[in-house]
Amino acid sequence: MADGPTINTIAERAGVSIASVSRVLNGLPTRQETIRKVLAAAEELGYVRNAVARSLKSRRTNQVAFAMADIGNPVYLAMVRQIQPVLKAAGYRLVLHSTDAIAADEIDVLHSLGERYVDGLIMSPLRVTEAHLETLKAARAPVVIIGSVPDGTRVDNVRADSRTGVRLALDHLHALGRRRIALVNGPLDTVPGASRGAAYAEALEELGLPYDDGLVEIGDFYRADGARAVAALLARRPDIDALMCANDLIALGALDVLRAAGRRVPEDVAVVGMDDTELAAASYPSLTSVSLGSAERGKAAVELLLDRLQRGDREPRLVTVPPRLVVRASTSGEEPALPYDLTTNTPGALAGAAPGHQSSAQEGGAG
Amino acid sequence: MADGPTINTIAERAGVSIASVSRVLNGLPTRQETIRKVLAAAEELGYVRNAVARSLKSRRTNQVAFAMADIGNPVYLAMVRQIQPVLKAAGYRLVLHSTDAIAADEIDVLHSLGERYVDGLIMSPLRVTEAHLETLKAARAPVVIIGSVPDGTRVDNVRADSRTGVRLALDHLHALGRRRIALVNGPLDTVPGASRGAAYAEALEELGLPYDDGLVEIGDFYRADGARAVAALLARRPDIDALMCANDLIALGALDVLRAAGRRVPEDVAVVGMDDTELAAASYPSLTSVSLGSAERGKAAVELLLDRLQRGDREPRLVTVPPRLVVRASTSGEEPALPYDLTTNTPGALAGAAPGHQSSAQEGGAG
DNA sequence: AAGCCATCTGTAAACGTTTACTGAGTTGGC
DNA sequence: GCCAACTCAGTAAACGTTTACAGATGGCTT
Repeated sequence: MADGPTINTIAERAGVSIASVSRVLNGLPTRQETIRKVLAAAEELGYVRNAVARSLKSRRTNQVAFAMADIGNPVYLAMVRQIQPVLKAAGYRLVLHSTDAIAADEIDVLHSLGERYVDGLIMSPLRVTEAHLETLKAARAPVVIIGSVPDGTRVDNVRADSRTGVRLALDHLHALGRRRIALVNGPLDTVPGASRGAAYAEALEELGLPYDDGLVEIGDFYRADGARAVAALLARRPDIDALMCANDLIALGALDVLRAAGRRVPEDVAVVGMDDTELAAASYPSLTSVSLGSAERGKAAVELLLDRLQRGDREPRLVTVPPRLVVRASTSGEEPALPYDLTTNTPGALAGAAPGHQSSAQEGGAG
Repeated sequence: MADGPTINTIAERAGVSIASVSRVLNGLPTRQETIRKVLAAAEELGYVRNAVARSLKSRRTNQVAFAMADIGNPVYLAMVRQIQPVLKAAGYRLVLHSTDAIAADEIDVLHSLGERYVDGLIMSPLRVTEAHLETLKAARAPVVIIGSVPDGTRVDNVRADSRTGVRLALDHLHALGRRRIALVNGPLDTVPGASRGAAYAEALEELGLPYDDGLVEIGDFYRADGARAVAALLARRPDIDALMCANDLIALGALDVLRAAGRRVPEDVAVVGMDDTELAAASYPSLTSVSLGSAERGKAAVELLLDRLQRGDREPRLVTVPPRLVVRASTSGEEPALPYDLTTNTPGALAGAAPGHQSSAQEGGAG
């Protein structure tokens, strides 16, 4: 792995100055003969432009960072899936940070923008503290925040609307005749937990249903927490006829416990999840879920960022992505039609002619 | 966003030379008084060290890239989940590339190592062509390949053993008394497709079962392909009693179609998936699946890479991760015990005292 | 034929660090 | 009290680019 060639090496080889080499490589007007010599030399030497030196001089890295709480969370992954191709098309690389929802880590990331290893940042913090806002104000590169931020904060911002989302779900359950609707929520000191709790209370009121503390159970956002919470709920209020779950994982835990308890879904208890992750369509019964538009939020965020990288001076914008209720069997009782046509068999499939993008696994026979 | 301070600014402010500033910031021996002055100035100015300039001089970026075929694929995500924290702990940032399994893109990534924007690369190519190997040989930074690579290739390599994996699955099905075991495979020109096809044929032979072309169906690696393939299989061979699916998504499609056709799983047809993604545990019936150890492979890869970054001269290593059969209801008929204890309700959960790491969703009430 | 202009190329500085080298000042040995 | 040795700090070069500026060359115009 000997040291690679630089423009100096090329300049020598081609018998020109490094300025000429640079000009040719950047497509600036140059005499044909010079272009030919430089390109020939570069080709022979297998020259590749050093991105670090280039960044130092040009003050751009063509890298963008995305910081999320948990890299294993399907919600963030839906965002990454949108963000990556857009960045790639615009000539940027994607740097990933997983902060484990630790505020100090998030602030570190903001602070490290001063290192100038990226041109911009998309961040999705779980909680937004004063310290976040302070650091944000002093950030040395454009930032887009996915999630709520106090009004008046001068930053590009993309929000979901889980208030309306919860409302959609409760309206749906109410229309189905459900009247004892429990809430299985996550921790109240997280942004989603707090707002979903409040939205639940509000929606009940508007529907003319009484708010009952006994119908609310709080745990963390995982499947096991959902299972535990629902077991407790069933013991306390055996007559519940619907469950509003603060995310899909909680809802899956709920399905586990309901099945074990012999309750039919949705006949006895209807279940609604939230986030509409791919798990919702995979479960059985398939899960009605409120999509908060993770994909759309990711897309909006990256677009805001790219736009700002072009025009750093424009006013900050706020984009709110509307929620959408995706009805499946856990409330309707009917499995949705399979999302594909069985009659059309892939032509030539037996010949192995499939175009073969994405396969689901890497591997290697042991030999 | 005015230009940030540099060591020059600090040097002026502190009344010392830039060399002293650099020494202080790097912890090299310096007089107390100087240290104090420099740190004070740095603090006041909110100095953050420029990573690009530092990289240029030191010839290391503290970045590592991971290139995968498809960022949406749970198999790669399982790897990323392992890789990211290890890198972070070692002081490296993670750069993600999604190549859409396009060979040219993969080769581009290898080639771009010459830009020196990362110190090393972990790559998981779907197909390995001559061109890959050529470029690999000339790569300007350490590379670890996840997936098969021809014997003798001088590169750190992590492999799954899908051959043994398929074997485990077929042994299991055979032991359950199944004799007409179909294969739903992916494209034969991918590494996984090819080797799973071969392993299926081999395993049948060792089990003394006849190989029958009519029992093999090929599509792509998605749920819809699985559904289509199984519909065709059922039409052609109504008497099949087991399905070996080349990945979990295909298996989910299979479950859809079997259910629609009124076949009971596993009584009439047993189903085995592959990769043991989180979808396998979420489906109903839950899916027996062959784990190829994606997480372990990710971990092994990043460890190989970090090791090589320390000692560039050591011999290339090969790590093979053994497969594991995870038996669930789609073959055994019994839902596995819930992986959590329902009796222990989270203490204090109602008080919202949960530590609240990872929540499943970002959001923001519309106001 | 002189002067001008256009076109191209080379020189050198700059981006923000790290670090080899040198020299100044201090300490200590004898 | 002189010289050696040591400690610390400053100067300057280097990392590999881009680019402002100036110089060179040649073709036109007049």
